[in-house]
Amino acid sequence: MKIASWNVNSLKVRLPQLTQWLADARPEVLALQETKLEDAKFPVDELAAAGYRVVYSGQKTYNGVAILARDELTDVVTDIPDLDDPQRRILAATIGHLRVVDLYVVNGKAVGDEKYAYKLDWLAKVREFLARELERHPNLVVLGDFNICPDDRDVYDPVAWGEDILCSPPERAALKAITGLGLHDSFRLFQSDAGHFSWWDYRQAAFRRNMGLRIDLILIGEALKSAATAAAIDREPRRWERPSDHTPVTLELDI
DNA sequence: ATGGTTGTCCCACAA
Repeated sequence: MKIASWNVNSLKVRLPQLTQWLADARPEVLALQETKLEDAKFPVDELAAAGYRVVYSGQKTYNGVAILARDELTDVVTDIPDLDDPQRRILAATIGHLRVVDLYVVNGKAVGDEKYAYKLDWLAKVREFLARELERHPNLVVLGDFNICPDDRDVYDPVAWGEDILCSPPERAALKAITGLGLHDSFRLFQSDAGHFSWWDYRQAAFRRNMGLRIDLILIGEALKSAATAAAIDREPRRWERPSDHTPVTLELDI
């Protein structure tokens, strides 16, 4: 089965690209970020017509997460116990034997900004939530827009980027604390080269010049590691008309 | 350092 994550940067604008990609890639599960839609405006019928059930936690203008699946989604969580947060950034659901947690990690704006402090606090509390999820659900998948480059291979120009936002040591340490729970960056189980990216800035023809970052990740629990058979980044939708600045990332699981 | 682009919403703000 194929599992995927895609930051669509407005589902209202990107619905045609989404339905096209679903028809092409046919994932069993797809986690979306930055839907930017109130729940009342979520395109339930359009996605049902495409063959998908949906759960979502949205808000107007900013943030918003959703999970699409061919099978039933149960045990849905939209908030974590120790984080009283109006921003809609986390969504968990059980699909068959899998527990899926969709994350839209805080961007943080700049190192030292108040949004950066919020990011690090958010990540610490999410880590605690994931530790508890992993106890209850060994078959855990944590995927989404992490807004952190795991290491320098995931940055087009690591020297120029330095320790700026998305690459600062505290952010990378926060990600390491999460993977340290026993969650593997599935892409790196199959590909160790630098230069594979999931996001390119809209400006400066960054996609054409492959000036990107790999910030969209699919983490899997130890119990799922032997079931993983392939991981990829599908750059095709980034070439389409009116693309998101992110492109889908995928993982094949033999379960 | 600044600016470049896109999305949302009405004018900056977020990314």
